[in-house]
Amino acid sequence: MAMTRRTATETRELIRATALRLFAERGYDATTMRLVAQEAGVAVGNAYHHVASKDVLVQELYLEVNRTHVAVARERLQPGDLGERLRTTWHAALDVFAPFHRFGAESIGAAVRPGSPASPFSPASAPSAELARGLLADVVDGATPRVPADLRDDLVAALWLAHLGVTAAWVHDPTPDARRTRELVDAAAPLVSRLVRLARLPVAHGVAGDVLALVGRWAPHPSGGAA
Amino acid sequence: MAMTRRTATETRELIRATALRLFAERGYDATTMRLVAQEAGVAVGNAYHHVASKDVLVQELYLEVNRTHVAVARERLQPGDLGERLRTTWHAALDVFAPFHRFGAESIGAAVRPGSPASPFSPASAPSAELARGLLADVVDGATPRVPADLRDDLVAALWLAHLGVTAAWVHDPTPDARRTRELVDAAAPLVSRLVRLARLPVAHGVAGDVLALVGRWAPHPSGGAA
DNA sequence: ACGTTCAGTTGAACATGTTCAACACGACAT
DNA sequence: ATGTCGTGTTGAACATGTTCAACTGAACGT
Repeated sequence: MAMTRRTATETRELIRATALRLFAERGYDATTMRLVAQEAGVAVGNAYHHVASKDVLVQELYLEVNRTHVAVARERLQPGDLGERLRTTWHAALDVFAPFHRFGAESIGAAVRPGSPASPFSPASAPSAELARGLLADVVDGATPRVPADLRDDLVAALWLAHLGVTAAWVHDPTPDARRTRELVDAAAPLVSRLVRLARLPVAHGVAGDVLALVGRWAPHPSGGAA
Repeated sequence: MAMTRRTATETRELIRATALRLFAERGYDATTMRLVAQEAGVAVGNAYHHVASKDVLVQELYLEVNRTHVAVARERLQPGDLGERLRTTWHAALDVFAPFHRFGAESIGAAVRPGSPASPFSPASAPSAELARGLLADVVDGATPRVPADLRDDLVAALWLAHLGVTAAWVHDPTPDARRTRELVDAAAPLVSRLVRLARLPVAHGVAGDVLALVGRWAPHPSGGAA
């Protein structure tokens, strides 16, 4: 009697929300597509009609986590030393990632396969990557000591790679509360600051520029910067 | 009448060889465990009795490829500049990897999942990693300019990470003959040389040591070095 | 001879990501 | 009313990695 049909967007959102909830509750492996469909009250085939693959749902989760990270980091960031700002940013990431550690360990595998939409370099994860790069650009721009203008873009690209590195370390980190990774961040962040300072000296500026240019050619640049 | 049974090692080797052949012929996805079993003339269950999982077979392939790489690189290496030696080493890697590009793109996904034995950091791939680190240690030790002794171990660890980076770039590189990755290598190798030279200056030695120490704490060291 | 043992072997069965041909039903023209 | 159309939906079917209980046969003690 009542209309049983839904609009495509509604169903898709229903599936997405269900999947994200289940991911958080039970991890990647235990979140079966059949379970997602059942919990969402749709047929398996229907889920696949609206969502291309399980990878896409992972992707949606990454995006949501990234959004939260950016929000939390922006709230905590204070003007000042670049190293300190990086430290804040990365600790914020670890705080936001925390509930998904089990998930990360289980699913990151799918996230690095080149064809897959979950690879950080793939076009499908461009939104997530762009979010992170935008945040890092702000971190750099609002920091003292001032970063040499000619290095700025490439530095942001390099920091994004470093961010991926921190994430990778976190995934492999079995210590409680990611203590090891936090130590890494605490040691690495001030080092970045020192390296930037070093890059202003004439002896080092050339090499620094070349290193960053190389990295920049291989990692995507932030497109917009801050709003 | 004749004995149909085989020793465990024989069967295992048969399965291993068949799998490696099929991997090279048809890539990762097309090499089904059922196909491996069939081509090896055993039952599926038997294959699993001798080989824990498909990942393990991938691992065996990695090991074989690594062995070849080390051999080829050792043959080509000439005494001289560190950058040039790195260039030789990495180009050798790309040459050896070449036939498996399709394979790499298909299977690397499984190679980065932390639990999986295929992760470069996992104990299961320690032999492969050790092989590569040993080679890089030789590259460093036989190079001029002489690398400061206190940096040597950590530098090798860092170069191993760089080697993983080169591999990752190669996996994602769609250009013919991995041209893009070769450009990366051609640019990165001399930079390493310059950085090492820079690290001898008093202004930079401190930071360089700290950076390498940080990397060294996070990447495994070579255990033995050259024979 | 006969039973026991045990390494090696078998194939069916299971779980899961994914595909597909068919179905349901509201809207809309006639 | 009736037929047509298209979006949303269904569940069975498929491929594949993996598991498991049962089987085989050679070796060996008695």
